[in-house]
Amino acid sequence: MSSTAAISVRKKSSAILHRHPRRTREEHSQETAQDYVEIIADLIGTTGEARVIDLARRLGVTHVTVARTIQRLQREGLVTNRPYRSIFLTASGSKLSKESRRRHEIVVQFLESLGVPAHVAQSDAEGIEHHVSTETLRAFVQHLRKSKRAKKRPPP
Amino acid sequence: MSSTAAISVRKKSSAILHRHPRRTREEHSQETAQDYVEIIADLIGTTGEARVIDLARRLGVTHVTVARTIQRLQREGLVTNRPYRSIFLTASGSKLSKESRRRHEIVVQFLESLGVPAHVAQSDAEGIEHHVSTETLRAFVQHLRKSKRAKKRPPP
DNA sequence: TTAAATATGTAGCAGAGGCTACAAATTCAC
DNA sequence: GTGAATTTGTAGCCTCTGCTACATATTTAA
Repeated sequence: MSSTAAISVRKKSSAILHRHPRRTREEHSQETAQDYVEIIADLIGTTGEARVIDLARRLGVTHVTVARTIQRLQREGLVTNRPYRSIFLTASGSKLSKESRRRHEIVVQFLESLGVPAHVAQSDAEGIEHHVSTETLRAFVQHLRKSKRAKKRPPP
Repeated sequence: MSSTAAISVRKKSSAILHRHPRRTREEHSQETAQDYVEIIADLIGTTGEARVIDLARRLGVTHVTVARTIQRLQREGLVTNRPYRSIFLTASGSKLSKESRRRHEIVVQFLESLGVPAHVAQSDAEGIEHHVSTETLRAFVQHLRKSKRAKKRPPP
């Protein structure tokens, strides 16, 4: 076959939508970090301390996985942990846990305000909270305020 | 120190909330699969074919990463791909792409209906769509219907 | 037609996050 | 205090998703 009468009409088509900034691995591990500090804060609040085994049970993974992740979080300055001792949050870890907690609560309440059953809202929020921008979070808060107002003062 | 007067009061504290079913690695790779088939369908629709390089540009990763992932998707029966040829969706890949597309559209429209700017809605939807259960998706659709009705017939 | 540009493939490395198996430390109960 | 149970650590394996460097195939343009 002649090369000019090629079958494939391979267009160049470089710049189309390009809508993905692509959440990279760093974003993934940042999500993990948030989950961890959130749970650690919760454990300290409810049981007095956070142990590797507790995290493992919460997360449904083995203690080995948790231990390795805790090492990483320690490298990143979010937690402190000495061998055979419990886990503590650093100042920045504590800050992150509070932010994550707030974000989580807002997402849960927002979903519930839409009529999503509580347990589903909880579980969906786990995943959603890491992908909600500040703009969207603000929109959630506004919607929450509106629906609370509507509840207090039913339409005449 | 005597062993009875222990300092640490290590409680047992096994079963607390346990709210994480924990999105495992499979879920992660399922998200990747959805992103890929969605983009492949879009590329085929807009440019006529899907090439590794196009996917790489869309995703902001190298062609090597894409090529390896395409191999996996081929193993999983979602796409077909021969060396130096373009990528096609199988029946199940096409089905998945349509479902993902629908889900994506709903999330975007829902966010926009809350007043989130279009580009933010697009970008947030990328992440959120993978974590929305069918219940929550249904709630989104209902809310959309309601807000569309409200727009057509403004309150007296 | 042939050379350059582009696209694809392959080899090999890294980090995150899974696992099992086994060793060692700590805590608990007697 | 001592032994059993529990917790933590270590070694070593896996997959997925990133990368660079380099080789090869295909397209494109002169």
